[in-house]
Amino acid sequence: MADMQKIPEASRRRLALLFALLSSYGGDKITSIQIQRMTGIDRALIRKDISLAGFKGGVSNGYKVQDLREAVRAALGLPLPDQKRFCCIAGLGKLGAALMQCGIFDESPFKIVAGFDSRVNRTEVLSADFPLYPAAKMEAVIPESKIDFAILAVEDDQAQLMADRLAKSGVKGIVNFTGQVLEVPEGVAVENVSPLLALNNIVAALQSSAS
Amino acid sequence: MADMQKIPEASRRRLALLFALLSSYGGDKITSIQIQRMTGIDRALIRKDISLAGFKGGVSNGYKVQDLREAVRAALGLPLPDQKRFCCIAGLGKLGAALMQCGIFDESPFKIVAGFDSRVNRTEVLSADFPLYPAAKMEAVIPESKIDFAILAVEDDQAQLMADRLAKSGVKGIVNFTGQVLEVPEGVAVENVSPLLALNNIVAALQSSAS
DNA sequence: TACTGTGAACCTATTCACAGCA
DNA sequence: TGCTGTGAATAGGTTCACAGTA
Repeated sequence: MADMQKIPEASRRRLALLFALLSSYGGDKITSIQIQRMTGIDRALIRKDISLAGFKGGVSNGYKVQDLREAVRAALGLPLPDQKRFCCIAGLGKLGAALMQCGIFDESPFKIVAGFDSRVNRTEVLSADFPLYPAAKMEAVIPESKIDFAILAVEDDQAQLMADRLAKSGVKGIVNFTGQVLEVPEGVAVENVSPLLALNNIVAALQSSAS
Repeated sequence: MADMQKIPEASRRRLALLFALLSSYGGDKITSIQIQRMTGIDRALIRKDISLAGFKGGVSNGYKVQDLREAVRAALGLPLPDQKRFCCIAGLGKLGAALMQCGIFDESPFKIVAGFDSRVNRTEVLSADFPLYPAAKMEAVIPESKIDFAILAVEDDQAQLMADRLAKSGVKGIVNFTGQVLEVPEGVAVENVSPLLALNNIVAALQSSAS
């Protein structure tokens, strides 16, 4: 946190991808050429990113995977596995319920500690290994449980309202599964993972490469 | 398709977001300042993007929402609602099953027409309003059903294998819900929507804005 | 030899600033 | 007046090319 230079946005996103890649990479060493093959990112740019992350440990035959992974983690300010960051799920419909049950953050520092839904019967019918609350309790539970992040999986027409309440309750980041574009206060980050937006991005990308 | 200039990647992504915003916007007119408020994107940049999309219909008191939306759609090469594009879901675990049941592409040109899982009991136990197949049928069903896009929701350790088979079967775009970074052939686009990657991106973004 | 690390060149994207217009 | 549209200025990102190294 202290040594952090400003890593530009574009580099940050590539480094986060690299971190994911390294986390599941089954080898001891890796070169920029191998990373290029796996990610499609130019190898010179990969080396620049790694250099931006402050890692100088590459030797002439590649990077040591564990060292590189740790350097990237530190440069991005990602928590260690034992520095738990608490999350909640807002919206326990089909998608929200599935996300809460399918162990999406297993083996990561993120931990889901609460679920919310405005329909009381959802919170009563479902079960999880963390408590489920009616949405009315959000403003109380979120600060109390030190929840910093939320997964938003409500219906589109409730999305902005819920985002407002999450932000007001102190949530600092929202993973947005809805199709709604969220307006949030400064200091709150949104990452859009709507499948429809993703597909539209894919279609647009394919069009423009097919000239 | 014919008139398409190369819209740069960054602009394309913002325009796709703008398209989503306009699709649910409940007004007749909109200005670049309002769009800035809702998306956080600088208003001058929004006007540049719109201009890049080839739309010159703005009058002194804003853009007509329907016209702008249609222009953005056309510029990105997105299909009209009646030009259906066929998709499949690969992986019918909790998440895949939820995605298939929760009407994620309702009111969009995308239509899910098949589901695949390597576990026969998943394809037999679940039901949907489209057929479910054992993964062994992928190579036959995908070309036959003219499937262009896939939602990948298998376990991480099967992700690369399934991506290979999807690409070999002719799929041109993959919405990747797994934590695995996918290596795909040229001409295949991947959009990563892993919740863990999304959260890591959020944490990294928050760090670097808190200097 | 096969890689990393990096300055310099190049290219792309963003912001500024203002003319034009309803 | 309050907006759009856009050339010019600036900032930022990417690629090149090569010295340095195990």
